[in-house]
Amino acid sequence: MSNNQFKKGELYSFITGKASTAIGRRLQKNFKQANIEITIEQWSVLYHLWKVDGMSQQQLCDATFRDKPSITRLVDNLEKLKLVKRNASKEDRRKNLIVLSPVGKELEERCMEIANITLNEALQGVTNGQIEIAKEVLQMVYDNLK
Amino acid sequence: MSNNQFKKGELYSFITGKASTAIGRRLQKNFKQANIEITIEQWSVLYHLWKVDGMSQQQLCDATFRDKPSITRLVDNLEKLKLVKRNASKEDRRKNLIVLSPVGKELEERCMEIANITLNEALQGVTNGQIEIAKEVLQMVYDNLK
DNA sequence: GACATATAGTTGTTTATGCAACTAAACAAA
DNA sequence: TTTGTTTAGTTGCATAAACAACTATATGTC
Repeated sequence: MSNNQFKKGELYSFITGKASTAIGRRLQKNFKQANIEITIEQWSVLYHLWKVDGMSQQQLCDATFRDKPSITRLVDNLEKLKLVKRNASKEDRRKNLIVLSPVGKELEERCMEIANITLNEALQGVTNGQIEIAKEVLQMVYDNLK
Repeated sequence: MSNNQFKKGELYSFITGKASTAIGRRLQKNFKQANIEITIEQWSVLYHLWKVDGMSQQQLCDATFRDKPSITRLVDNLEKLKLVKRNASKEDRRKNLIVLSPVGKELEERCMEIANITLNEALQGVTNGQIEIAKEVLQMVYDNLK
């Protein structure tokens, strides 16, 4: 690959990721309009718990690509909102298993509907083929750097 | 476009933008290794000042896709680091013109070299054609939501 | 000129990230 | 069993983002 493939202006937009910031802001706004008072960061944790309830904090770190302090504090805030609860693991007393409350479980359907709507807004006019390639590139970038 | 084009797992990674986060972290790390003690957010402001010195804070907001309080505080921190200075505009006394200090100017060459190296690390194995399509998709997402 | 409105920037609050230093439990080896 | 190491999670600190409320200057209209 050539060293000169990027003009400076292109470099900037690729690094700063303004598209994902824009999606995040729109999703947040759409949650708010639906009277769902959670942040997109909290959503990204709940998202994984809706798939597999009772994950440990370390598993949430791996799933969400966050470090341990970030997850500690996101779980703190989700607990304050009564959406999850920390249960000490009986097999390994170092572990907290994070379980959804009934209210936390109920949020899934509405949140996922809004997330799908948001994504369709974001991807208007983009073809499936283009999306596939964009996803591949982003995955390769991630793999190159992790 | 179909409403069902995204399986949930794909939706998540597209929204959360882990690739741009990974590039940002790597750039930060590469700055640190080169003993350049600025954050990537500070870099993204300097980047525009290197192109056009003396921009107003509002112009920096538009260029970096940040709101006004964010720019106020980034400029505060850049001033603390003696990399820029706020100069009151003589034509319009509401405006601060942000000008680079000599030290701020000197940083450009080393920073841009590191940014280019980081981007080449990130894009190993990705073809120019794929990059073009990824950039188009990200631009369309941004335009759809702004 | 006086008043309403728009623009530029600041401050306060809450939430989140990155890093380093820390505690506690589990495990492994002697 | 004692010692050392790894793993899980927490806490402190600095930086940053989003949002709302605010001040001050500029501008448009009557």
